[in-house]
Amino acid sequence: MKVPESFYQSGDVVTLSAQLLGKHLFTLVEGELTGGVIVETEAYRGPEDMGSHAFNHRRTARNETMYTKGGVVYMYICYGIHDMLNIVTGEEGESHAILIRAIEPTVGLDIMRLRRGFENDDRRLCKGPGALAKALGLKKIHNGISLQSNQIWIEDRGDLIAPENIVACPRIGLNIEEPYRSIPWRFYIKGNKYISRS
DNA sequence: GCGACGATCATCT
DNA sequence: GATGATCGTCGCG
Repeated sequence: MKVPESFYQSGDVVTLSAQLLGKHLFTLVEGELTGGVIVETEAYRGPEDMGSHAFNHRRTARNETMYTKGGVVYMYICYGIHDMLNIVTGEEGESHAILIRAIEPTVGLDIMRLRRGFENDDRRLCKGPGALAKALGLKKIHNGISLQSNQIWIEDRGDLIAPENIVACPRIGLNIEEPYRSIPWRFYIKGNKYISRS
């Protein structure tokens, strides 16, 4: 059921970003199972991508995990507040990663409502990378964990998304120069109600 | 439903 | 010392 390690290590990070749509992401944190369908992703293609933490072969304590083999989790903190979930792809020594921006929650809704602090708006539960990580109980301490572990993993349940239902557009929130400012490396499922924005 | 804005701190210069 | 791969709230109408 788990997507095998080989999936994350073969193929281009941009292609893999689109292929993650429709797959199921789960976490088991503090004994609580939560998860849902991946509906929005962004590709970060180090080292040539100006939007990537690994741009120009930058390698620091923070982004060290980006250089490990594909199939592990890269977590970092943004704006001092929000934990971000990324999937490392490629071979050892490469530095590609996929930001998970939104999931459609399907499992552990009560726990996610509790973690998020409200219970009357499920559409917002996992809407945006910071919100999603919080709902899933993910923090920076999960940096470097394998997707073959029992804390976080991805399953392919055969829900293929037709190409015409995948939207590719520029990534969100990057204050960088062209062409990377506008390159269409954000992917989401057309018409889905759980994406961070249209 | 939407735009503006402040929160808040790890990380890098 | 400056800067975010963001979010929730507020004011509007």
